[in-house]
Amino acid sequence: MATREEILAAAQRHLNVDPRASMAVLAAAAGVGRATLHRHFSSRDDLLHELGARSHDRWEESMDAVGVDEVATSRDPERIEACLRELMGRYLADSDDFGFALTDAVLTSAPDLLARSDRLAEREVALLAAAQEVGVLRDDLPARWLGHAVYGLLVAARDAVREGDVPRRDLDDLVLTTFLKGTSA
Amino acid sequence: MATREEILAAAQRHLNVDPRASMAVLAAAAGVGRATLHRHFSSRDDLLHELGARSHDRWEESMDAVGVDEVATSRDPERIEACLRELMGRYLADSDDFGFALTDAVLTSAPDLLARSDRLAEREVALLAAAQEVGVLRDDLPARWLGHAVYGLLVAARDAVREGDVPRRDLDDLVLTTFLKGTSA
DNA sequence: TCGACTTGAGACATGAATGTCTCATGTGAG
DNA sequence: CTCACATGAGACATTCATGTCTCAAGTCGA
Repeated sequence: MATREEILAAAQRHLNVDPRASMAVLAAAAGVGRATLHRHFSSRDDLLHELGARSHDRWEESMDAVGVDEVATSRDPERIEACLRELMGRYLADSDDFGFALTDAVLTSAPDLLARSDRLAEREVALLAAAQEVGVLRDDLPARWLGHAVYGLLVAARDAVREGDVPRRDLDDLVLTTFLKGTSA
Repeated sequence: MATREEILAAAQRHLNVDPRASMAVLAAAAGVGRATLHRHFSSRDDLLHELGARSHDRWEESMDAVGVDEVATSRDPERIEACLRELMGRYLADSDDFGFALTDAVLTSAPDLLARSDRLAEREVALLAAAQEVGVLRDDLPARWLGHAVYGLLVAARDAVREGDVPRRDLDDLVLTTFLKGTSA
């Protein structure tokens, strides 16, 4: 009946609402028996790990899609800026699906996911650093800080929408302009 | 031996490192028997709740200290801007002690804490809105979004320091300039 | 139709954390 | 010194999620 993919999708959806849902709850959410859930994922960690891997897949796909590495070495200000903008939009789209992953403890403790996260962040930081070198971004801030700032704004965006303070459709512009231009008049 | 205050302080310190520490661990961290911990706090929720209340106290104290309400109604651009800057510095100092509270699930589910959080956020948003009205902050962004952005940057700051990407002493300037001026060159 | 396979329901054992309770010990006030 | 009191250690009972297992029912293909 329910394929592994459908189960994962249901779990993903549900975890975005209740990040601490038990296996029983996740099974119910997927319309599947608890035993069946365990047939697909030997443990809860296993399931979370799989979802974590997929969120990293999305992160990587987003960076690949905009050609982060190539653009970073292009030294073309316009391409770099366009790349940054597109990347942010993709991140926001990704966080619609994987918002829970932004702050989930399990995902930030698995060593392999951590290692991968580091590698991906490194690619992102390379783009940010390149943006600084060609004058797209201020170069008086550590590139790694810029990475953290992006992340922080994603968390802010997720929460703002969750709490109904901002409509989803406004998010892209809101986050981008806040990140790039700040909030000063 | 260990007073209630000392226990709370130890728990606070420890939860900043391991937000999911058990009562047994927290008791050990406070150098106190598990039974004694329970004599002070009937349940883990009780302890967390107390810490949550204190983090709200700090938030409130910070806003009181800079006179948020009075400044917000002053319509004096310079005072408002100075107030914003000072407030951000205080928030960062607060998050040194209560960083874990920024994202802890227990604290964001207790109804009374939530209600209080709403009230405090409202005062903060009033200041942000005032800043917009007198031309200190851009008025093309929802004031509530500005509040979320502040929060997101606090999370970013906490993580950046945790991961060693930014020295603590640089945080104040980093966060402030990122928030106000953004990252564009 | 038959048979191999999958599924959901549920029983079961386990482990972790919680909260309660008792008791021997140690300390401080009088 | 002595007594009242708080403490730490630890035994217990309970709860909850987990992971395993079995079994009856259903499905799909031969």
